Amino acid sequence: MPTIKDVALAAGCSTATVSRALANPEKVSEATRLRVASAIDEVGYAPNVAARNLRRAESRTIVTLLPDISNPFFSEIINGMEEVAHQAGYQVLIGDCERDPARAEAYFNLLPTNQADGIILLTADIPRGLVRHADARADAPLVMACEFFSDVDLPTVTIDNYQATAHAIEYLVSLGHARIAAISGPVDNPICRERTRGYRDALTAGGLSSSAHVMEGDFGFRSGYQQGLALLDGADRPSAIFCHSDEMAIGVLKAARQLGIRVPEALSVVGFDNIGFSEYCEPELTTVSQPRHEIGQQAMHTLLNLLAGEAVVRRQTLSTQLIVRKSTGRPAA
Amino acid sequence: MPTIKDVALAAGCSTATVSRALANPEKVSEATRLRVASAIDEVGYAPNVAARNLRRAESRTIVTLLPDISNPFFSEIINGMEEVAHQAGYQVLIGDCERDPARAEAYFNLLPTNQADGIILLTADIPRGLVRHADARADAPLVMACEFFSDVDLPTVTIDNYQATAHAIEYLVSLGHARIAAISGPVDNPICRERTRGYRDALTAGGLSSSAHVMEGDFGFRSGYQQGLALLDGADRPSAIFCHSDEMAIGVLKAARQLGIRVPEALSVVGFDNIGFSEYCEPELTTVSQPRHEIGQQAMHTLLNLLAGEAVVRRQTLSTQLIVRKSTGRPAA
DNA sequence: CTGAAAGCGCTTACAG
DNA sequence: CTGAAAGCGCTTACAG
Repeated sequence: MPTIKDVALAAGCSTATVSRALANPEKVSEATRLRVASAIDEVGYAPNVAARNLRRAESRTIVTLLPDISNPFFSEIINGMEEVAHQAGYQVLIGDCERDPARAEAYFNLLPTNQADGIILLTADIPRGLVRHADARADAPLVMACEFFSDVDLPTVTIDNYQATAHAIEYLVSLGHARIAAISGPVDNPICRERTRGYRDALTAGGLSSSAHVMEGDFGFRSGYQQGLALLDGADRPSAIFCHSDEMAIGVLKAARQLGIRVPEALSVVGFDNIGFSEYCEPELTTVSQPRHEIGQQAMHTLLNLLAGEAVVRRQTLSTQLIVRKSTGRPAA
Repeated sequence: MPTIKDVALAAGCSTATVSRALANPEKVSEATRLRVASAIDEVGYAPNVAARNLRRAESRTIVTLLPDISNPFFSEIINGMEEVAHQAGYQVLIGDCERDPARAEAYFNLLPTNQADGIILLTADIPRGLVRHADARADAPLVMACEFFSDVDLPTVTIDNYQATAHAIEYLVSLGHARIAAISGPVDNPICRERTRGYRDALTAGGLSSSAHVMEGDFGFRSGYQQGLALLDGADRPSAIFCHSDEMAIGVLKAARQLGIRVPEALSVVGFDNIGFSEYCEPELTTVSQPRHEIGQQAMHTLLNLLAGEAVVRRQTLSTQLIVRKSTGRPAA
């Protein structure tokens, strides 16, 4: 591979000048710039980024940690992050943690080894010690998106989970539902707690506090299906179920079908996230939409600003939207 | 950050010895190894990987290029790749190309700039010039998985698309279907051509060649829905539709529902890929399952072997399975 | 088994 | 506007 030396030779200048022509073209004369450009073409030069990174003590790589890459919820967030990152000359490394602390640790280890300049966490399911330790070093910024820690204070980009949930529940109450159950994500997850608070408060506000009934799931299809069966198989079943993810809501739809319970006639179901599939299930799902692309963009902007030493808003709250489709309606008389 | 010099100082040896203790512990005495180990702990040393990579002229990074990260089909393949890569000390950079040649080019550019050691392509939708150029340089290996090029000969890990499709069609024929349509992915995609060949040949073998009817989709929900409507809205509609992806099959399910056509009573639908969702749609989808995890593992193994200068099998064909669920049945009498 | 030294390919004060 | 030189943090023949 040709190096910067070859270019300097071909252009009849020093390597310093070639380097400047590339990084600070305004510091180089027009004529030199042109000679360097054609020399680069001539020898087929591409800068060795490892060498540049070593010299500049940066990697231009941002890691984003996900709980599960197979969840389509994250793809649009990643697109938003990449858009901003690429534009700033950074690349993003996607780290799938799969609830495995060893995996998370391996990704955090990219920081001290100079392979990553910062991390965006899309999950709170990370060993707290890792986060605290990395945060304390303070030479590599950490940003949280979608989720948050209750006990570590990182710059965060989220929606208002409390409000979004309360709004969905109010909608169900307004339809006339009096028995509204919920299937939560992991109950120790802070966003699930927020949602459950919103759920309870909205029920109370509607005079329905005694109907509160929360089951725990894990955001996946299967847990929605299983908890749906449990919820619907009993004697006095709910007339509506609010789920913390679309996948779980779709699992509930399957459970209802299996038990011969018609949606929305005999059961209303609300999901969360508005994944692509929510428009193609039967019936189409009413769900809470998060501005995923924007969450990704903002999170990356925040991280890059931190890297640039600029001040950032520590809590950004983006707005959600309740998308009413066909899985909700008035309860049977 | 402490460097190898700090460790050498603390251990009372040279940096060369520290380096060896890390990379080739067997070349260092027990006592030294121990002193180095505790010195590393003491000073909190983590090697600067950019420096190491520069020196070794490698990046220990493999890029994988996808057509669309939001398609859950790829996640299990990625898991397989990461498993093998991490074990060998490599990391995987996921490149979402989104049918944008500029994106693909940016990822290919990681090769000459020493940011990646090789690329695994999970899509054939890449400007041919890029691939040819990268392949010609021959210092960074390219491996193809799932798809393949008809005109560039890369080591490839695939299934037998012809056979898998023929088998699915034979199954529909054996059920008694005489009008079997298909919704293909992009028709210029080699795997879609293979599948269409398998489809036609199986129809011919069943004495049904005149029923062949192929519509073009793009693998996504929406195109399946639209082509499904087109196929089902006419006078003499098919009694079965074979789709090149589960998402399109699920789109067809929606189209049928909308037209009041019952599945499987009045229409049989077969998908391809066995994504998680195929078990949660209504009805559960009959589909062709690919060994996704294994495809990912094999593709990465192949690439790492190439990197190590070892000989590799240039075409690996893994087996598929027709998973019969509830979206297929005998046609109405 | 160990160390001195060169060098990987860049960038960047410094001097002119 | 340009160049000589130092140095980023490693690794690895080479010599002992």
